[in-house]
Amino acid sequence: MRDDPTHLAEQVSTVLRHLVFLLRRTVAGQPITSQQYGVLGSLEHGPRRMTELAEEHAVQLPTMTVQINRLEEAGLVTRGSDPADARVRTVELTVDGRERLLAVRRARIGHLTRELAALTEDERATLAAALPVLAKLGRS
Amino acid sequence: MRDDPTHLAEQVSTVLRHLVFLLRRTVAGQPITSQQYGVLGSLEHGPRRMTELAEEHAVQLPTMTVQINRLEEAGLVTRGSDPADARVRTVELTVDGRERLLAVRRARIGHLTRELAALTEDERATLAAALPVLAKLGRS
DNA sequence: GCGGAATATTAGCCTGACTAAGTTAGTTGG
DNA sequence: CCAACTAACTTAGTCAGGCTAATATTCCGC
Repeated sequence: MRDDPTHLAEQVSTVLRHLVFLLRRTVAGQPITSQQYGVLGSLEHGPRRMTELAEEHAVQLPTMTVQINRLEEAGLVTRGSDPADARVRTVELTVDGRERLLAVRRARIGHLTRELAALTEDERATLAAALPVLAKLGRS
Repeated sequence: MRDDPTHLAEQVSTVLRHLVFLLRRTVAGQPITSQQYGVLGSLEHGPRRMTELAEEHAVQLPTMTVQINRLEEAGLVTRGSDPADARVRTVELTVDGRERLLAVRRARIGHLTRELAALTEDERATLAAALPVLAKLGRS
């Protein structure tokens, strides 16, 4: 019964709750919220339109509007317009925004890196093997 | 470099963000929020005091007060008093609360179970092996 | 060129987190 | 023994971040 789905589900559920917890604390005290960080990440490779951002973050458009408003006030992004379609607003990283994104990424990755470095090589290998499986969950 | 902590950290970070996402959606549409579910779970084995609950959920006391207020209004918990110390308020599951807890647990576990059942046996084994490692993260 | 579809924004509401301040009850020291 | 301190909660006020409904603007097909 070691691979019994129900039993496994209880364990996964417990571990995930623990990790959610961890993730929330990881970003505490940083200059932007985790949502804002996520949005900045979406802008890394060029301007995006509002609907794209909303879909990518599985959020309604009004919610994204508010997020972008805040990022714009903070000077991290700028709004533009699509020359081909005046209905479309584009959003783009400012120089400050790109710097902030990289700084936060370094901090976040650094945090996790330290925790992972404390594991044994075997444990890291086990973890690495499980990542594709975890990523698969929820795609159903 | 397959077990390079920095590289692994980036992947873990990405997968965790995905899973957080999944978790939030999993509970959507259920009769109580995931926070409320967590609190009910803490009460499963008997009455607890407010400070205990707040600490256990890493939340300030006022936040817990509000949560308990809602649960009490919903008839899922009752407040009592510690006969030995009149400053202390205790919180306890009602019969309804216990039923709700079990119902939600069944629903949540069921959801995950279905997703896990869709995996191969090998994938489940890989996942099971990684759980202890994941649980270890964040304990540092 | 008009009506319907697409794109955003604004407004209003909810949850859940926080801090600051207030209340009530125990504890301790002069 | 009572004044001051500490502990346990609650209340009030603020903020982020999510939602839906309503509104403006622009595009497109006929």
